[in-house]
Amino acid sequence: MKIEARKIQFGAVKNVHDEVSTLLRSAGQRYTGSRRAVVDVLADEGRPMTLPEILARQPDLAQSSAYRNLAELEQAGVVRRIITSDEHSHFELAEDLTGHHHHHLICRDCGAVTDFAVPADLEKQIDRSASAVARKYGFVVDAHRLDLVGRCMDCSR
Amino acid sequence: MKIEARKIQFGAVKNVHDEVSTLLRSAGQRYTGSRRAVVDVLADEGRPMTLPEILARQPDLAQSSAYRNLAELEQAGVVRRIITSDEHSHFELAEDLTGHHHHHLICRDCGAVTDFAVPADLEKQIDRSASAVARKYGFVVDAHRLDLVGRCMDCSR
DNA sequence: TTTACTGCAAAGGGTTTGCAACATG
DNA sequence: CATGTTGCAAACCCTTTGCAGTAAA
Repeated sequence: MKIEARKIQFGAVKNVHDEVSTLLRSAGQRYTGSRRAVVDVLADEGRPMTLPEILARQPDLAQSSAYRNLAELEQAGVVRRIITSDEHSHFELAEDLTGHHHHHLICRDCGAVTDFAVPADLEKQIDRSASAVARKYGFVVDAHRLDLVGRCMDCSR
Repeated sequence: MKIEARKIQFGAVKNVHDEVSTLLRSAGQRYTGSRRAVVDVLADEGRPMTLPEILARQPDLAQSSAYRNLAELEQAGVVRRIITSDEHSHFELAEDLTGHHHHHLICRDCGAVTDFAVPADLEKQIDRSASAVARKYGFVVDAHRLDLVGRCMDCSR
């Protein structure tokens, strides 16, 4: 595995690595070069990416390792996996790391996933409804997901 | 293909068949016994089901036919496919047929999908935000999806 | 009687896994 | 050095597809 060093675009990236390192370590795992590379790409792009997209940025990373790393990172709460169709999953840094709670625009034609946010009061209302539903069904809610499905700008014209 | 007749629990089921028949016909397709069987199971259960669950109710239906039927029915707007994980998809009757707009509780342990509804004013707020986002991103919104992810009653104890 | 549909079995395709070699702490 | 990690290739598993036979309009 030969991973290229990567420009740090945002000062925050260093902190991300520190956080990830802590999270992995406390899960009894190592923050290796290839894991760092995966986190780098996701932090750098700042958008949900498929595995082929990730590999395109880190061609020396083995596919299986990338999947295994993403699985570990997901377990550790570093990465979030988004399954929207029967094609590739998308992966992004967990909201706890980026500090940005958001939702997804999902293009039904090309499968692209884009982040967006809604007003805080709508989030609050959603969480309130979630609590009510959880009580009613005896369901323990970890998170809510609000997606908009449709056609992205490129696919709608 | 030998499909058992199925008790009609709700008077509405007959109307569903009529609607489905019309929808399929206008798409140049036939409402065959096996398609009727699939619709029957979904209407009867009234919840998102996986293919194995559907086949358990209609053991004489070939797996490939069931998948093909579900794909056709989805195209015709009769069935909605829900992809929540990398395991089985879930299928349910489209909201246009049941008349009940709703959302999903998704159990991260067992994968079960359960329907629920939220107050109309929350739906309205979501749609309003959706319009705003769509304008901003040049995205054409077909539908919104609000899911609650967590653990179902069985899996949380 | 024409064309769509079905069933079987085989292929697809994203993801996971076994295993031997290799890094990391 | 003891264990977690990597890379390769093969296995997995849900889903789709090719094809010959069948049934719907």
